Amino acid sequence: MPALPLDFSASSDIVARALIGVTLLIDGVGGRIVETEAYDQGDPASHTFGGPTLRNAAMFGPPGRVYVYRSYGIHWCLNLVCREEGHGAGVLIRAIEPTAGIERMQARRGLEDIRLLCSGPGRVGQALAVDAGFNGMRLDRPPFKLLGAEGAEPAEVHVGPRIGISKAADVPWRFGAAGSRFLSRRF
DNA sequence: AGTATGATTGCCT
DNA sequence: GGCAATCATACTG
Repeated sequence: MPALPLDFSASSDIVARALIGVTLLIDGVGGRIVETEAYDQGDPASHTFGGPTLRNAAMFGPPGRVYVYRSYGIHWCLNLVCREEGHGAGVLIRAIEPTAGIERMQARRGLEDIRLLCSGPGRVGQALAVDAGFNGMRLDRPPFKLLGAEGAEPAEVHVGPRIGISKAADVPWRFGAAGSRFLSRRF
């Protein structure tokens, strides 16, 4: 089976930073990751802060897999599990620069504007057709495909506080490709 | 078994 | 800028 272009056993902030520029595809649809956020157990903003539950079980599983959760009862958000098994760490995929399967993403989102297809975690979920069925799936097997940045690394990666959280809102665990027009928000 | 709460988005003023 | 939509999960009693 194909090796992942990234070591997911590293800590979530390291993985979140390294994911910027990496291409993520689900069933051949997706693009280049331009924005991520790191979460970890012991982090009051993380779903794993209170220890293992039914919902967050995937994040306590082995690294290199997927954790999917329902946000505000409306959106599906995609996370990549990292660190050692049992740790409860992961990276939220917040924005992608669309490069593959753009027509399918436009159909799923009901929009044409490329800039609005994947610029936000809920938008990424809808554009890539993520749902609860992906929870716990391995990233090194279909339908997932992860391709190393291979020279497509951004010249600079911005770092800042995470978005939409009420606790530990000052921790600088949001990462983004500098100058990208596909970020969910400016840094 | 009932209630409170979001790692958000899109539409309205 | 403000707020409603919408529901699975977690927490309370």
